[in-house]
Amino acid sequence: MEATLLLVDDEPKVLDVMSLFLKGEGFRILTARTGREALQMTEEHRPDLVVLDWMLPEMSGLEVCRELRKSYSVGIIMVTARTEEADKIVGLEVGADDYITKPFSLRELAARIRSVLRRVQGRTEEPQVLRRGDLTIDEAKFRVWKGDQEVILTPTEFKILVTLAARPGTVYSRLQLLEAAMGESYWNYERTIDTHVSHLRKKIEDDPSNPKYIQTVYGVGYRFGDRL
Amino acid sequence: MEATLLLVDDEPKVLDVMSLFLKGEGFRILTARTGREALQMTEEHRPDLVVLDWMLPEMSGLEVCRELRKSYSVGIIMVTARTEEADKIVGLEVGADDYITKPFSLRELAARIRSVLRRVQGRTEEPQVLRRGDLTIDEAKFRVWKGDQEVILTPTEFKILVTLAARPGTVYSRLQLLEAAMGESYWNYERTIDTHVSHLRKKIEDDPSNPKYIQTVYGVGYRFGDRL
DNA sequence: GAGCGCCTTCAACAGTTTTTCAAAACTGTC
DNA sequence: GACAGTTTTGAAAAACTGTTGAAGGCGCTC
Repeated sequence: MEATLLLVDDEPKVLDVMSLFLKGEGFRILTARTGREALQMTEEHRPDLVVLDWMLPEMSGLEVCRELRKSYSVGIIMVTARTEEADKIVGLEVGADDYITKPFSLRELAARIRSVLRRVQGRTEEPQVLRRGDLTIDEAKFRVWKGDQEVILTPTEFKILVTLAARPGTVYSRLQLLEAAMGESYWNYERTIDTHVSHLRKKIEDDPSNPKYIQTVYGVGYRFGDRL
Repeated sequence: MEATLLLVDDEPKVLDVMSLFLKGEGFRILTARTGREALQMTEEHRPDLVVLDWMLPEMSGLEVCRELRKSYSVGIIMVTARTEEADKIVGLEVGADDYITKPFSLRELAARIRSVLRRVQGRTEEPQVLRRGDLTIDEAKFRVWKGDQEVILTPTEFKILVTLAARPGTVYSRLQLLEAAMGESYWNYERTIDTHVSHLRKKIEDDPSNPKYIQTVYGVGYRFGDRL
């Protein structure tokens, strides 16, 4: 659920600073230095949102914006140094989703990016309550009950459980579970999952050595039992 | 169920562009160029929401906003030219429902208008007094009692409390709470929330180190206890 | 308009909880 | 039985939270 951003600016230094910060905020980052490159990158990688400098060599940000709007439903944030009224009006007509004027703080940029992404992506599906056997898993409340007894899970345990319980019977590899639990930028030892599963079983299974909820598929991964 | 908007700006061109677009989005549109005119139009036509430029001749947007708040329960979106002014507005308890900085996109404006309308229209229906355990929270009066003892909260503390108490059990991330407390364009340090929560707990919890109202969910955020 | 006080932000630090990792013990498969 | 994959354990590392105090902004009062 990590969003991909395309940053477009002709100054390498600006790109560097923005990339670094936004990566730290959990976004996947692409960069381009010219309008042409921006269009090409958009075609190839389909980012969720483009941060577009107004002043670009060759093709102005304005033109790039128009082009993007023609062919893609990507979010666009224009970065501009000018504040004159004329620009505002033109800007309004071009169809960017938001504007930000230099100088701006990186935090503000991140905030606006999130705000536009929310709007562009529309509402995410509502979290629900899963019932599996005598387990109740409430995604919105981040809570789990076994019968009427609440079970306290750590964030990672919770995510693994939700992932598995969402599709009983489906086998997930350790890599898939790692991704589900940590996001895609995991760099971890796959076997860490084993440890989490072990802890989970202790908390939710009647008999952890003979699990009915989280079952091992030898040589493949884990699955949530579908006969409870 | 078409909503009526009153657009207030001293520049005819801006009014034109906005009117055109917003009509296309299905709103009924009124316009005014001065604060005085805005107040008069409001009195006569009772719009659902006013989009108010900060910089107006004669009477500033700020004053107009205060006047509107005195007599009407209309939604208000302030339009400001600079981020510094936006800061001010947040700091000030002006009473606008949202604010947007120039240059902005028409899409964003429309999105915010809808969002404010949703909120404003709910304003009359929703019960305004929340009772949770021995807490009484009066949203309309901005006051909170613990038992029959009034608790004095700051504006930010109050908004955080209301957000959490509105849905006991639901977990909110720090980002969501920031948003709820400061509006959509916040760009602050997430952990500022921790400080507010710490202050809140000192004021409303019997035992702040073992909170029953505002509970922390490790790695996720905070929630309002649902077993009081 | 200077001084005061309240509110908010933010960095630093300590204390806590969670996650990772490696080793050893164990189990399943052929 | 040999081999490969899995479970458990405990300790170190990392991540997260609570709290404090300082700094800055703003309104209010005198």
